[in-house]
Amino acid sequence: MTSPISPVRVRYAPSPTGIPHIGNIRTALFCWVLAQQTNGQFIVRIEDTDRSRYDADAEKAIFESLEWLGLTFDEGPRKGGPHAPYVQSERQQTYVDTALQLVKSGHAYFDDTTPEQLHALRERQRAAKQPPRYDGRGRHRSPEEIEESRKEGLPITIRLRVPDHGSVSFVDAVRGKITFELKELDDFVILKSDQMPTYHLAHVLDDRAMGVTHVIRGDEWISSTPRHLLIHQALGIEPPAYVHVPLILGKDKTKLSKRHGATSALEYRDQGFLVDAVFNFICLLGWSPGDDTEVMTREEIIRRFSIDRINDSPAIFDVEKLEWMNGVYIRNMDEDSLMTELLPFMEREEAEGGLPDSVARPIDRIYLKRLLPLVHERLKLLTEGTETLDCFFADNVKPEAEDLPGRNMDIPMTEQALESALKLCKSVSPFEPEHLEAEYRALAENIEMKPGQLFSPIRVAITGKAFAPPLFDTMSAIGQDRCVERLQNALMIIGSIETPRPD
RNA sequence: GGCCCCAUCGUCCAGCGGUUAGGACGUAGCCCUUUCAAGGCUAAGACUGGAGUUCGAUUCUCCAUGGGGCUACCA
Repeated sequence: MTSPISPVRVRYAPSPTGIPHIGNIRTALFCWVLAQQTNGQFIVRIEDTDRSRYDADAEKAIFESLEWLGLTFDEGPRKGGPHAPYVQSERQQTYVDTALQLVKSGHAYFDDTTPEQLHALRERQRAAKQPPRYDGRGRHRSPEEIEESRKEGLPITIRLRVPDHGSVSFVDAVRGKITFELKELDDFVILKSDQMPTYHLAHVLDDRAMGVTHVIRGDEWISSTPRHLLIHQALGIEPPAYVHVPLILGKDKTKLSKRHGATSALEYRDQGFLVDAVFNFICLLGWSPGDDTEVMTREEIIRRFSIDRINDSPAIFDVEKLEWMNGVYIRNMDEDSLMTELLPFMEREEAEGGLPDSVARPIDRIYLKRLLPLVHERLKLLTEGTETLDCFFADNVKPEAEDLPGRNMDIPMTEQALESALKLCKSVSPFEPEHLEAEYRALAENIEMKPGQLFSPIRVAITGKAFAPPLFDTMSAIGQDRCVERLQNALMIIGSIETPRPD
């Protein structure tokens, strides 16, 4: 338990330009947890100042991700709040006004350098092995010259006048003091020629206006933090606390991208991961409670979370461990909850990973409930419900001939096992697991086979696969008639390889 | 190239001057067992390198190396 801290106001400020990936969503999660812990507010703000890259689907995915993970927000789009609007494109006037004000106060200036000129400048610098950097030429443009350019329809931006000397530093909550030399910075754009602000200006203003106390964001923002500090200075305001969290990398240690497979939280949902497992797992990427506890409830995470236990170094996303954790969560679930989680996956269309379309929807809940104890502890993913249970629902099953013989069994032996099994299956009663087991064990002894040898072909015949839940529970659930049919069918299959037809 | 950040088993985390360097996933073996899981036990497996500081460095400092990020009128 960390010492009580005053309520934080934190925000998740995604840009609707792409589906939020795990790393991005983790910062949202940290924010949310901190807000819960301190009884503060979690704010969501859409940073859509780049109109050319706006993607409505991305915006949809942002809210869907938050909703799925249960990251409820106190203020934000669609929800409102005392500082609405929470969409930057709707706050444009503030940015323009402030940029103008900064020009007036001498902290910023108009620049009419065209993109082509900028490009040429960089080319020259590159050729001369100089670092590409804006050379501050706009500082020397007179108001008349700017006005002239404006009349000609040239694009005008506003740039912040960065001091040539000195340095700026800040204390990052996870990394400590970080210092930058001002001579490394050029005069950067704060208002674009389309009258929209850059990220730098917009987020500083909004965070200020919204009373944000802690800016929690990815590592990649460290380099531009001096710019943000400079804007605060120019405005004469105090910066918030900065918390730069390490990146999450893919298996190959590079920034997470599509080629790493699933990168968005939503994809994990669709793959059959439980939200609590994903929540738990993501929290542990870059944070730990300090002891060896790994499986924690949301409440426990909220209780134990603390900024100063956030890691310095980037983490690699390891799906295998997530799968393990998901299995832990599944095993900890009661059967009713498991059924609720499983049903949507099983009732999807066959092509989407559901049970065969021939199985009537809605599927028989009473029957499914009887089946769950057999597969419960075997599941790692919700999507596996279909493959482990389809043999219980399907009318028949089509085992591969080569799967039928068990270890150290030849064809005749397999055939003998199946024949005896079939005979017994027709007559045995009651068709209950304990009774079946007793009878079949006796059978094994009679025909001088090891139980495992006898059971193996039966299992494949009944379920169509070599791996399945305990055999006699399975047979009992499937029912005597279908078992008989399937054993007969298996006998036909094994018979067909024994006497291969010419050609 | 410049600037900034980072560096403990393959991976995720412990460690915050003195430890047989701990746990988890994964891997291997064994046990359990009608298969597969689950469970239990065991094993292999790490302090990037070099200088300092110190009685003593995984831990503090510096350098090197490696990785990452930024270097846009993108965020």
